[in-house]
Amino acid sequence: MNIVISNTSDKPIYQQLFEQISAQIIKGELERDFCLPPIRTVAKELRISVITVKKAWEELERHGFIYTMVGKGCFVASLQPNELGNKRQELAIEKLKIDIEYYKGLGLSTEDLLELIRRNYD
Amino acid sequence: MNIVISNTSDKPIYQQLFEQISAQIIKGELERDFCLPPIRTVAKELRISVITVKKAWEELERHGFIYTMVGKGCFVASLQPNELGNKRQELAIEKLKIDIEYYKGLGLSTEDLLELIRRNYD
Amino acid sequence: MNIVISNTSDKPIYQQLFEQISAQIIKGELERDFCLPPIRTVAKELRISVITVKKAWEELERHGFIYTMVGKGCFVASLQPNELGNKRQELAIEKLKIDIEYYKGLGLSTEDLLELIRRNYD
Amino acid sequence: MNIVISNTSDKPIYQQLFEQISAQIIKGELERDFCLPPIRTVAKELRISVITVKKAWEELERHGFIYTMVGKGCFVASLQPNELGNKRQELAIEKLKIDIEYYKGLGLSTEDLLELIRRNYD
DNA sequence: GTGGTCTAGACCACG
DNA sequence: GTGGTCTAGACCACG
Repeated sequence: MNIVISNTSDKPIYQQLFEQISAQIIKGELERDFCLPPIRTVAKELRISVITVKKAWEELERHGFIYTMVGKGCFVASLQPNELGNKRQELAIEKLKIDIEYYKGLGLSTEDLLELIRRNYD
Repeated sequence: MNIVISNTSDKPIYQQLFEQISAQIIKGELERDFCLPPIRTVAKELRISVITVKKAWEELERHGFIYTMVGKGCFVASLQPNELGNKRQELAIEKLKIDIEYYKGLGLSTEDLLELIRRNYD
Repeated sequence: MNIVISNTSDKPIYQQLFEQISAQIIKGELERDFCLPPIRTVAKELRISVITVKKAWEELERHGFIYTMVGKGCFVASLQPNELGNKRQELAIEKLKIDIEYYKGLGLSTEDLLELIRRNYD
Repeated sequence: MNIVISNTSDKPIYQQLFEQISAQIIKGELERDFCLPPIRTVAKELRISVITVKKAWEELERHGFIYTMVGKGCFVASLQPNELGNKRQELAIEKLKIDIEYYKGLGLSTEDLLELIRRNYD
């Protein structure tokens, strides 16, 4: 589990945590039933508050990425490979719908947008 | 000049103003040297705070979309057609760089992303 | 808006808040677009923490009972009468499914259960 | 004696133990004076802590379902058939009183509630 | 030792 | 003045 927190970003810390961990689960870098470190340990290592970690964990659980066993810890959910793919698309499309509105609003056609992405994906 | 404000959106109102007006300028719907209505009028019509309108106008001026003549009002900048195209790309790319980071983080390849956009652009 | 908090109950405070307010909305005691008091005011009056109130409000928003306008306050959602009925059933059934498992486990038949309820509903 | 433990349920494990064993006694599936297996055996088989089993056993004894003979083990209490029926009602009513408060709070009438149960009892 | 809940503060963006 | 986020503590149930 590899987390990098940016304090200068305008993205809330709990959101950064959620995005990075969910991405690692989706990419299979965290195996099913892997036990996440205790929230207090994560908090201490990242030098953030326990409550911030808790908030991210709650969001992960609500999206079905992890499950909690009180007194034991939090674990990566047992998702089938195709479920992982679905989660990936779900998250991507959720954001895409909002983003596309913006680009459309600027007057970009589908082709304009596709071309810009090709040139900026690196 | 046509503005629609959503109070329930999580996008700040001044940001909504900025995006809609800059888009109209870029698309040529607002002609160069067009005199924007007084901020107090805009505020009253949209039932929002003058401070909010002022903030949006400042943002527009900072991006070179409008210029202020003290005591006379705010006017659409005199941009050449190619400059308008540049602005459009500038704004699009500015956001695109951030967005692409997210989709990359999810593990989407360029092709995955292009395909998703084709299917969701409507 | 009428809230009574029990500190001795084993039900979390935020859960008590959620149940009481959602019930009042479902029963039409709080009209649509009614502006809830600021969370800090609620916290002070009930002598509980702002964060506890916040947690209840988040749960209410997630269930579609209220919507937030940052900087303005939180408002009762505009639900149609039939939507209110649906919410009521939703919440009831959600709990009923768990409760019935328990009574079944004890060996009570449907009729046993119905009879017990008739005798204990008051 | 047949026990199934769910680690992901939000119901405490000792509570699950208590409910399942008391239900089996009430339904006559465990005969009077039947000797329960040693708590260490139960703990090992269910892969849970001895402390947890002990807690469930204490709860069973407090409710009069089992009795302990120090050094010999724990035994199913000698309950008359009518006493078993009473225990069943006792447990059911204890929970029912709390549950009914919730459904009442939602604005459900007795008839609404009875109807919902008929439709959801399976 | 683990997560669950709660407190009493703080600073911020937005309006 | 409003909600959004965050902190550094505390006590609790469960195991």
